[in-house]
Amino acid sequence: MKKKRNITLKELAKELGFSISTVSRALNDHPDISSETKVSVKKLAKQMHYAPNLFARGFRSQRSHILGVIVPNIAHLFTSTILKGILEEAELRGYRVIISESNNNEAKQIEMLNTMSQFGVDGILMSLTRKTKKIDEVLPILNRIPMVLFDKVSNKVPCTQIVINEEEAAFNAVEHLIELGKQRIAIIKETENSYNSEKRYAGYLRALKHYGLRVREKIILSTEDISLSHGRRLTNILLSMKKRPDAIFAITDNAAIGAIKALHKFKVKIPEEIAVVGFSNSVNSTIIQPALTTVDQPGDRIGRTAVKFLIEEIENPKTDVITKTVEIKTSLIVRDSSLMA
Amino acid sequence: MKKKRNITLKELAKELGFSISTVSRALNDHPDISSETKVSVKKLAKQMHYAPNLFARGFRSQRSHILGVIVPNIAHLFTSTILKGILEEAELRGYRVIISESNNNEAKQIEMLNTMSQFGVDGILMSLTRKTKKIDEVLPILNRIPMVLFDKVSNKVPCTQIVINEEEAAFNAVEHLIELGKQRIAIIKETENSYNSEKRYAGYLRALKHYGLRVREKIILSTEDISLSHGRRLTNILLSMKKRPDAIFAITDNAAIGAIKALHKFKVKIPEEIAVVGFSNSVNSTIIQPALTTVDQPGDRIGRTAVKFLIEEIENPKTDVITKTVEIKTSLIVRDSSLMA
DNA sequence: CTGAAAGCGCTTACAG
DNA sequence: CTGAAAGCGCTTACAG
Repeated sequence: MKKKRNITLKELAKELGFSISTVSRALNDHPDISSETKVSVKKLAKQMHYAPNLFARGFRSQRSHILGVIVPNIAHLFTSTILKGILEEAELRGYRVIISESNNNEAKQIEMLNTMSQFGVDGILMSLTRKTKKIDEVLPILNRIPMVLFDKVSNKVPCTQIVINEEEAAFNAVEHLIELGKQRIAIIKETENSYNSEKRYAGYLRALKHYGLRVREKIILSTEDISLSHGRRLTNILLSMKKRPDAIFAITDNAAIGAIKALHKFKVKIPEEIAVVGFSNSVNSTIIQPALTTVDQPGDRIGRTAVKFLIEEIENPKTDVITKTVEIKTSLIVRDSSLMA
Repeated sequence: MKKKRNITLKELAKELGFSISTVSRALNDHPDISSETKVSVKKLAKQMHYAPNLFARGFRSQRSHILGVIVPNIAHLFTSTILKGILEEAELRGYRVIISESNNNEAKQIEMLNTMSQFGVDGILMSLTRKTKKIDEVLPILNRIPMVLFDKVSNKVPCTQIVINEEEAAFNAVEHLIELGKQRIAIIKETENSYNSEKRYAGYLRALKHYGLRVREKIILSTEDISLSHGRRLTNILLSMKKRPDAIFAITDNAAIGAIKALHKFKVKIPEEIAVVGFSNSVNSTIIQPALTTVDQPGDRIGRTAVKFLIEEIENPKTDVITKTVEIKTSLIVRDSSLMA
């Protein structure tokens, strides 16, 4: 009973007394075919539950209509929200999506890239591993398959890149704190030079400069792993200083939540004594007390935009290499952690 | 420069002076081929960066080595954790994974099922939409393609089902509250008869019965949408009662967190006056104050197990219909919301 | 308006 | 041990 074979064009043709060619053309609405023929062919096709073998079609036409997606870790709400956008947009345009994880492992990333290419995907959407050094191994793939990077990108890879307006978002967040009257604004960022961390830091610096505030090296803290526990740890350091900051801008929500937990412990009033701003608008940011002011990153729009640009490239191949960077707008969500009465 | 064609068997054969057949067999380690030939063929293949066209291979062998996955909503941490398990296990076994969403829409679910089948996936992994009534439309697919259900399942679909030990997990959670000395234990569950809600409710009832506690209809509350806000709403109702419950078992973490927020508002001491237990071990459960006691569901194990059973069925097709239910063990994580000194 | 035939890249039963 | 040939299901240039 299992694996009952699907109906093929051949069977339809036999049943109808037409040739395979005619049946194929009728189903594809080829202008040469008479409308009577089309009607009768389509009727029988429906009746017999004919469904074209997409594998054969893809094989024949050298177009799989599959997009390959590679992300560091799928089990992240932000990542899966991007994937949701990718799935929706791809489906709308008649593409299917194969997803795989690099697990933040660069060798695995290259391997997946090769498998995808070998498999015959029409294009690749990728978010890079945390540290992607060996760009040279990515480049040869680019010659064969259109690629678009999103979220974790690198301008060393010459292709379209979809990101959020990291720098501007950080500027706005810090500006918000300044408008609140805060003067000594600490930042918690990443040690390594990730694209995202760098940009957010740049936005922080620009805001201070723009409003004429001094840059105080002592309250610029970095950590390898920008997590809740490290957010807490660094905040403890800030609290032990003779002159405490009056606000903390953490470049991720998790670190900001760690900061809030540390502030709770020392009974520091939020936001009166120290205000806190995060980045991501994760679910957690609404659970923590006080609710966290943060930057909302529209994951689904990132995904949809990436798909749009990729399909554009697939369907209108250019011979020239185009490197454009598309910035998706974010918005600051002000909540109790920075809301002064 | 784009779309440089891949090397084919034909080109390898021409280069080597062998026939295509021989080259194919040499690369696949066919026993008939001399080892010298194999060595030289493989060497050239490597040198020329030959990669088999998986599309052609799949087409020819009628095996795509692709698994189709259909979930209601990918942008859910629990779902994406299951997907992570699926991806890892599938990759380990040489399968690729196509993911799509049903958006909790039954018509879409059928459509995706048909697309997957048409596309030629070797098997399907599915988590059902919230209300799946038209099982008859799912059944014909089962005749053509092996399928395994996970998480949101239905015993009306005759195939392997991977679930967690819902009933037992709920029993353990309630038992834990009883051991704490709680006597009036409220439950917040779903109105509609979802598989998960029913089982958890059954476990709740069994625990009460086992320990000789009365079942009090008034503190058994249901809601259509088992969310944070409804958890809060129902808890307000519980607090307005003349005789309040001394514990709340919410069948999801979100509802439990809503309960905690309502308790905070009315300054009810947790867990002394009212203890709270949730279900899922979501990230939020550690962010809320007090940290929430909850049931940990190992998503990745669910995913891995589902893949194992599916591939087993693909590779050893049975003519008989086998409906087995596999229960993945969960564990109760006790935290401050039910921790009495 | 319709059909016969080639071919996408591979595997495999058949022949030697 | 190796090769010529068929065929998976489809599309499409060529011919009529």
